[in-house]
Amino acid sequence: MRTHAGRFTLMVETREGRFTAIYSERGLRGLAFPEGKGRRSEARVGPGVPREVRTWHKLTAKAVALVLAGRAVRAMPPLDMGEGTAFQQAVWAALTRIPRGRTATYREVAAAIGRPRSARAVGQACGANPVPLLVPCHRVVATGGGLGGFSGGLRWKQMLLAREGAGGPAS
DNA sequence: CCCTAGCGGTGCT
DNA sequence: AGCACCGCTAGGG
Repeated sequence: MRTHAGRFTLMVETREGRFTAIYSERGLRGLAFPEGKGRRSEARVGPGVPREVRTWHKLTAKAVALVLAGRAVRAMPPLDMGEGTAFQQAVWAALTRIPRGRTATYREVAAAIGRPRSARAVGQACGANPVPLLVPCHRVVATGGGLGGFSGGLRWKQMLLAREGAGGPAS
């Protein structure tokens, strides 16, 4: 079978910077935080992009804006997270069940997927989450009031939690 | 605050 | 099979 027949990279402009969204033919496959200062100007949605992907991208852009504003996300694009292991899939699915404005500890997420001693592995799986923000790994914190880690940088995690009103450890 | 030991999943050799 | 990573936790200075 053909490997990844289609792959499209589109940008999401926000006041906080430019996010990068990657799509397969099945849906949103990755979302990357803004990198260093605005480098080259980026691919805009051009004629090579299927209508379906454009539709998904609109949903992505809207969802990103809402999460950054700490507001409820109404609609999500389909997610293509099929690359993960069974354990990772279980963790990512559990993340989507953490309500906005609330947090769960790594330990609680581990328990929720039936692996109560795998808190550390949960952290690793969170770090491997290809679609941060929309799959809210920022809502997972350490036992005992610590923030835990965040692949996109702890500043982001802190900001996201503050904006959605989660009584963050340090807030 | 620090340090240490124990833990489980993943990826590389 | 072994081993060295890790967004962790619990316990003890």
